[in-house]
Amino acid sequence: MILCIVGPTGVGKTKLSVELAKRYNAIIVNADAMQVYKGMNIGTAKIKENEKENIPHYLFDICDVKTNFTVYDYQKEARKILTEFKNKNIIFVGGTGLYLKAALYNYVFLDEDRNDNTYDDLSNDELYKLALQKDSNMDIHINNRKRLIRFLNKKKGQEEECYPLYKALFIGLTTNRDILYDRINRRVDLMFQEGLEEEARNFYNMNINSKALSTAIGYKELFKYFDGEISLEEAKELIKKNSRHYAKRQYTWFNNQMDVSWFDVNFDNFNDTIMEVEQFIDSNYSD
RNA sequence: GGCUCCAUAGCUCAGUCGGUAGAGCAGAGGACUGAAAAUCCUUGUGUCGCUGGUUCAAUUCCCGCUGGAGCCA
Repeated sequence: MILCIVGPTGVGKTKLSVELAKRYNAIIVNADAMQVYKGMNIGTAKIKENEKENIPHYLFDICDVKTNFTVYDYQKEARKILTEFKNKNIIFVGGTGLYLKAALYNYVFLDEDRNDNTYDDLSNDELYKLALQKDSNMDIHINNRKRLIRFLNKKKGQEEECYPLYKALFIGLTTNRDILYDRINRRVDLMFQEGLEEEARNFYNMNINSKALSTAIGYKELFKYFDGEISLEEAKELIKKNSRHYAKRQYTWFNNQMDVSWFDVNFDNFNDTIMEVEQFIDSNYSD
């Protein structure tokens, strides 16, 4: 069986994954875009060695921060694991919905589409017109430059209807917005206590400014602080705010792109939540 | 004690030469096929501090009150 534990940051996905893996003798596979990078630990809230409880964990720490790891790479790696462990129980955990969809649905990425023309000399307006010439049904917004460029780089225009290749159960953990935001804010403070600033400064001192570090929440803001653009306090507030925004976008994705069964987390008694989820899983695999 | 200024959306503030208001941020909703912790779109009714007066009409002008800031003593 394949389980996917999804939801916004800070609801306890990692904890649930370990409990379920023990119960179902499963392996755990990362579905988080930033936890694939080595050394980005505190800021990504990556599971610690001593929390893994001897459960095999895959796709964590698989590449260097300098690498440009993309959905395409994730799809390949995840499919390898799905093939290799097709007779085992697999639990995906993570908040990157697109990665899960790329792994489990018929998303098609072609090598020939990869040569990136950056279209630096064209304005948004010109890009938009070009895209419309390529396909008049194109509905990317004119301001979404990144996506217009990607669209223009595609050799083939048509995309197939999207359907699942694997039978997977999507389990979403949630809680009300106020509680979630409060947990996110507190968790950021905790990250600083655990040494987030040092972790980020190490990368900064090594002069690494990769895609991963310049997009990951918790690092990009601290880099601004190291550059003297903002104060430490401002960086901290920015990290909290960006995490809240991110959580909101995750809800939008999981609510609208996938068939997720949601469970309200009982933070005072997490065992209740575990039991509830287990009952749900058992009822889905009773046949 | 005297004088001046401020009081408008959760926050910071515009504004109305009198016809009951609008930005940024926060918040909310949405899109998503090679940067996805990314990128992008949509979304602003609030006793205009309180009380009274002038007026057809006051958040806007006037009296007073309350709270805050400053200057002079």
